[in-house]
Amino acid sequence: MASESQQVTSLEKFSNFTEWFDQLLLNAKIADNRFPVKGFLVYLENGAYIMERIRRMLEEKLEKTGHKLTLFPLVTTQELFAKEAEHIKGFSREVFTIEQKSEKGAERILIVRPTSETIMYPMFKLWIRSHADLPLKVHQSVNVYRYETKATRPLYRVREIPWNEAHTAHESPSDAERQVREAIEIYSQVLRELGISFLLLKRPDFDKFAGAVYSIAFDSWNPDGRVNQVATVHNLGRNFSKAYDITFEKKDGSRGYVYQLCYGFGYSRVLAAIIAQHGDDRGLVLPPPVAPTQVVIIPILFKGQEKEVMDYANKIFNELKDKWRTVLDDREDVTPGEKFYYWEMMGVPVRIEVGPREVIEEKVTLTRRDTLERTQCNRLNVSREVERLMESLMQNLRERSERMLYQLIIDAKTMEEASKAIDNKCIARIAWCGSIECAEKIKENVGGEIRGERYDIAEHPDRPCIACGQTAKTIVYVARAY
RNA sequence: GGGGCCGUGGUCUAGCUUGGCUAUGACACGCGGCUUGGGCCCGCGAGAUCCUGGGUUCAAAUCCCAGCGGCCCCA
Repeated sequence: MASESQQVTSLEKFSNFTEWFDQLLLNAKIADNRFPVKGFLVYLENGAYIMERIRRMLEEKLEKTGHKLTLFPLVTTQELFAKEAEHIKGFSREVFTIEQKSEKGAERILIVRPTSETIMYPMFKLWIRSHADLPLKVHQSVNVYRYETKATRPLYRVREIPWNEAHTAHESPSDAERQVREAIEIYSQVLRELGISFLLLKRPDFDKFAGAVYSIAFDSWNPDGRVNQVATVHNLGRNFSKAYDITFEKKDGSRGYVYQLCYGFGYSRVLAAIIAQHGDDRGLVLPPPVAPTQVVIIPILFKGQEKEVMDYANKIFNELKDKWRTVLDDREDVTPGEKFYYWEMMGVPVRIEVGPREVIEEKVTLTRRDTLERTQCNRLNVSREVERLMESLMQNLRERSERMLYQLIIDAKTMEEASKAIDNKCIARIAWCGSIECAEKIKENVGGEIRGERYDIAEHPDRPCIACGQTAKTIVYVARAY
């Protein structure tokens, strides 16, 4: 019997995250981790579909703000790769290489991109001649490759990384600053439309991108307490333009190096965040904009009344199919109950049941995936009701996720408190003097890393550094990370 | 970078300690029937390089070594 009072729980994902997540990947057709090369993943129909939807959402916003779509090569040379000193230091140990042999036996090594600065910027040097060529804003959605030395995890930490990277060049530091804010706004909007909540953090100097002046990161929360860096925005200053000699003629006739930014948005990690933040013990809970199936119609068939019910279900299907990605599950050998569980696993936002009762009453029964709340509405209102449910569900996902984020943040005044917070799978907020010594002490004693200070709001320390007791410079967030 | 645990049909698993029979069961899958308001039931069927390679042995899923892959902990 259907019980209206059943609870939607997500105990499993909090108590046993890895197992919950890994099973869901395969069961909900997100990804298959059985491909025999470590860190390389097969994306299944739902995973690939969702990432594709995310890609379109992001690219639409990038293109509206003047980013031009480009596609750059997969490889760079050792010489180009080595031009910026900090950059090569940061990436040299985790690049894949290709040995290339000419017919005459000459050999050279090509570097497979771990990110595309060293591939794009030699071209920027050719393209940029005067201030009229600026700002230059390009983007591409491609895979990059990093030979991770740490343990890999599906979607979170892979060696083949699907992402979008944008690269821009500007006349002045203030133009570059303005671009930082635009990039943050674009990424924030996409994440908001997916209901993902995150901390916007300025990374401490020791953890910034190799070659950047500073780095801003989007850390989304995860049920196991490890934050998930879904996107980053780096202000590169003139570090790369000097290394790659990217100069332009200014309005006054003098020459100068351009100011640059690069920013990246990790599709597989955003997919992971959707699964991890919204999912529950029954499976996926998908935000409508990315759900492969948005509405599923389950006909309840009884012997002798199949035709009436199927005709009715088809009528509903035809009313919805142009507006929503709708599936009429007319499999005859599967019971309705089994279909309910199946489509809940797949995260379909709205389910519609129609049986003999609905036919007689000219009604439909609707169930929303996030709360499993059941309602009925008149057949003629079904389109409007579905719309209303989608909006309400999306809003609930967003609010519920944000509530969880703030629930996970624990103000810690001592190392013990911070350590306890990390042990409890939370994020500690602490005061820090800014020294590397204290950062290391914190990492060692607390069990989490300093992820940075808030970039979106100013937080002033009202207490001394948690490690040394001296005057604190900033409030920072400490967490374990992927 | 260091340490620990693990690998058996698609999935989960028994068997491994103490080497020996046709490698166990459930789920999923295919066919037929029955059923359908929350994972129904019955019958039949197919599906295995016991991760890979080497070693020990009359005999290896089982013991030893190496590799690959997965999970966890520490730096």
